[in-house]
Amino acid sequence: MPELPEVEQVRKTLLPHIKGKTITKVEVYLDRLVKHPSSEQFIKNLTGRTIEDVCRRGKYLVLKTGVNQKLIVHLRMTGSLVAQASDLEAPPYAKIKFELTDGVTMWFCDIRTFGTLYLVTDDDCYIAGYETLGPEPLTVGFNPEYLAPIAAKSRKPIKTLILDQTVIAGLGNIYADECLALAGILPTRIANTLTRAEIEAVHEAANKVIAQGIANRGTTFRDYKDGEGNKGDNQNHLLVYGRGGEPCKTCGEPLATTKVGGRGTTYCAKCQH
DNA sequence: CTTCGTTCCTGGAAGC
DNA sequence: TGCTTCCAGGAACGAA
Repeated sequence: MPELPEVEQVRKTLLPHIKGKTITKVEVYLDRLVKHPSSEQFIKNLTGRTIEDVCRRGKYLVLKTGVNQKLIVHLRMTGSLVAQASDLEAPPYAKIKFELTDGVTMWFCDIRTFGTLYLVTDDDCYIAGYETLGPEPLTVGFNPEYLAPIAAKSRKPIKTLILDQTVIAGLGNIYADECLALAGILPTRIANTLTRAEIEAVHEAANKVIAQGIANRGTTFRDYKDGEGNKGDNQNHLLVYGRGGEPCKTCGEPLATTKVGGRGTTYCAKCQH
């Protein structure tokens, strides 16, 4: 599922194919994916616009399509944005087609159709979840001094806390499990029981697993592909996610699985405390 | 206020 | 073999 490193990889691979190109035609095959405005207005207001830049905030892709207009896309579980030559046929599960100048077509595809798209202007459309995003990993705003008081006030499991996008923008189920494995902290630990040293370990581990995910061009478990349709490589470097029952890479004990906040969770009962 | 459960959706795996 | 059931999960939303 696309988390921060995957969305960043989509951004990077999409950028050279679509930046500076003009949207000549938009077709929406599944209206409910367009959350704002109506799909008719969405099509009308995007047609003729030029993609000035491709940015990312948390797990959201942000395409600047004018001084006061942005196309904001959340891929959720199985969404993808792929740029390819216009003479190629539609990829599987194509839901929205963006025809661009210079013979390029960008497709929004989605198997489970949880993805969401918004066309916003500065004074129109508040996206719940976007405005309230917390600091990004690997930025100065994300640091132990920021994280410690939040954890101290929370009675949630630490995994649930770091999955909260208002606390940290961009961690999903894969990188949350990886972060806690690297930090040596049990996912079920209640956030306010973590020591200062443990908070620092979580902070450092979050930065490391996100940086590694980006360096490995994202994690492809099943459906994730980047803006050029290629898979990532980080699935070959994971400590725990998807490895339940397999030996811990540190101690060799079989990795345990459980549910935390309704999410499948894998950890090492020997290495994580 | 915080925290928890439900909901959306499809394809693949597991179970009978 | 072939059918049915379950599960994966981000985040909005309603309920406690």
